[in-house]
Amino acid sequence: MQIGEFSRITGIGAYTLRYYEKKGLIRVERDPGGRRDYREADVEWVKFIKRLKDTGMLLRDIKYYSDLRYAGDQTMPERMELLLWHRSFVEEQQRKWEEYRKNLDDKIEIYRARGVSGGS
Amino acid sequence: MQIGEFSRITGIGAYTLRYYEKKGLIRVERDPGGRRDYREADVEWVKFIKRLKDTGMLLRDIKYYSDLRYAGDQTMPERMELLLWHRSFVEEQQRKWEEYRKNLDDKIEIYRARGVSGGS
DNA sequence: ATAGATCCTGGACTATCGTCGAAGTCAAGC
DNA sequence: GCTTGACTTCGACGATAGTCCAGGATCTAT
Repeated sequence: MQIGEFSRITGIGAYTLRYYEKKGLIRVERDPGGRRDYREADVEWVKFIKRLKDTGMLLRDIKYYSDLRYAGDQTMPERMELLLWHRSFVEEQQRKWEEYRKNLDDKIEIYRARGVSGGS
Repeated sequence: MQIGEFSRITGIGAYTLRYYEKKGLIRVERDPGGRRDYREADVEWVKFIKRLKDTGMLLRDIKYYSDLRYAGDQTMPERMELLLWHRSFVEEQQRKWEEYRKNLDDKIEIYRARGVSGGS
């Protein structure tokens, strides 16, 4: 499939897709006319990239995972390790947000105690 | 207190503190020699800024809150509203991270089911 | 064969958030 | 008085992650 359709399906702009390829995150074959020819399997892959990005992973780190993935099955232990490391990062973020929510609630409570209502 | 001490106390670099002032996030008086003279109360304020930043608020939005704060007590309802809005944002983030953690666990489980151990 | 849509590459531009350097100022200690 | 160190301003530079444009190629439908 071409970049336009792929972009619509994944929700990632064509400019960005080309940028990701340039950065080495995605590898795409070309059709005889020289155009990018995305596979069905690439959809899941870029959606995974999107999630990694959404959780604050830098493109350079995603590229590291990507390189392992394209290197084949024998890199699975390393990928697993990276995922475990990332999970601990995610848990760390969850703790951070939870603490922040509490902090914010305290602040809101202070306003409320002063009689501030907050409705516009 | 001067910028050096203030920087050490808050853990924010002097370059960054000047940048925040330039952006209008912090307002600081000058001593007779023209140097920044931070007050004790500014410590809590920049720590709050730090937390807003840590939770993904853009400097421009922090400036909006800052402007309200410097405008005086009558802006408390607006600040309250902003905090409530931000809390819902934080809750949204918490849902996102939770969902992502699950997703990651599924992925890890797939590796595990394939016998990949993940230890280096 | 030609129009119109879609795609190609390379490089320029943008936004956000700093980070730093140059040249000059100011206060304290010797 | 002079050195030292911390400070001042302003503007340049850098990383990260896109976003876009020009000029040309290619595909599809008529």
